[in-house]
Amino acid sequence: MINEALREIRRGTAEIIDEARLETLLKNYFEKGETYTVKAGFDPTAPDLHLGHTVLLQKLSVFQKYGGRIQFLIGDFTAQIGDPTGKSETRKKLLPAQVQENAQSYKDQVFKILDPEKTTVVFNADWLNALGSAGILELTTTFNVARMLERDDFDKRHKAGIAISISEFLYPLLQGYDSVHLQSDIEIGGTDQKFNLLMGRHLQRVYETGKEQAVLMMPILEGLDGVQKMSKSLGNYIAVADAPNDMYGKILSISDALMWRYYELLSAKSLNEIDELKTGVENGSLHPKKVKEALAVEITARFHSHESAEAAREEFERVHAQSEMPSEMDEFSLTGPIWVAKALVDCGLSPSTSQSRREIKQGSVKIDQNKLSDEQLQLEAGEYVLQVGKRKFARLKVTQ
RNA sequence: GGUGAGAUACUCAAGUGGCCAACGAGGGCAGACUGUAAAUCUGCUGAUUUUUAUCUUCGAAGGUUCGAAUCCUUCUCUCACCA
Repeated sequence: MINEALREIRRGTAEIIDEARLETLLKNYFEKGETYTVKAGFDPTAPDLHLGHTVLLQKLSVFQKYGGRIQFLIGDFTAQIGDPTGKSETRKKLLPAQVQENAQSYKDQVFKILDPEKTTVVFNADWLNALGSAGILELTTTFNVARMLERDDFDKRHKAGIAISISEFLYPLLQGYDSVHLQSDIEIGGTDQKFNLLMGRHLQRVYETGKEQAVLMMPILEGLDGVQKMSKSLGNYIAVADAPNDMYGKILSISDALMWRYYELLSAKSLNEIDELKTGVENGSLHPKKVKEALAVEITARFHSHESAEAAREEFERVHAQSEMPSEMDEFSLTGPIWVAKALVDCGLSPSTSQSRREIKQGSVKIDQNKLSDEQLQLEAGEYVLQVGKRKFARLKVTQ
């Protein structure tokens, strides 16, 4: 029993620090029914969760199965600094109302995976504001610049001559202090969070809390391109809030190699089941597309419903495999006669008439399934189905 | 505080008076092909029904010039070295 739990917890992890402590916590749960706390921090500036975030959530839900109480931390205070990880950009200060709104949006999305009964949502401004300048000052004495600069991205930026703001040094310290305040037993995060996660251990020791959190790091999920991490700013993401059709289509577009990665990190299928699928594909008894379809349906169903996932699959087959028209598309009504390039812009299929003309020249524009070659075409009154490329459609009604 | 270097399109990056709407790479979009929105190959990638044209754009504002991304002045920001 405990071994099975450990195996599920280890699945897909990049690194676990202090496994002994993890085992002790589980042992206490299985033998004495003692629960423990698992902390995970999220930034309130980006309430649009994507599948990359759900890797952590998936893992948190595993902990919930084995006695973990989740401390779902919303970093409303630290968001004022901005985690130095990755690109540095100046953050805008969020108004309390916005934070509340974003937090609510988090809850809506997160509880599709997590059990709300075993989750506590906390805001770090609650205790970090109370820390005061004396408290901050004390916090800064626990660490030094040389060690701070050991952090990989600080080091890179320092050497590359890219600005590092002093406030950014505070970020890891404050995140670590959260663990002190919350008395966390375990903290989980992405591998890019290693430095910050270890800071939690360091500060728990310095502040003599009597425990040092175990740290579990999940790998960063690759985005649709399979190379860069999934992120909204790179545009290679699948949002939790994506419509079923989009979500399904995006998952189906990933490469075969990446599919296995997604299986490991996102699927609720057991490791044994996944191994069977792999063997099937390798010996040719299973078509890779079928396996990918199964993944796409599973993930889509998780955030929507099984019915809408199945509907998305059928829709996809119809539109892409058999190149028929989608059953639903946006409808527009315009007064005519209207130049076709302009109509494409008005229907949101093209950003400018110049772009429309280029697309017509390339033969990517279709009207009622027929390729359009005359870029001067005026649309008279009537109903048309406009199409740009394979997947942008609009139904247009032209009135006199 | 001093000295020097730099800021070019979504990103990186070339361009040092007219051949510049601006090389190249990445990204994005499209076409062909395919089990797929994958891979590969090819084209396009500031705007505008003047399309062998016009207008806007090379950190900001002025200036020199027939003509400025390019020269000058001031400003803003970034970095490096020195203090």
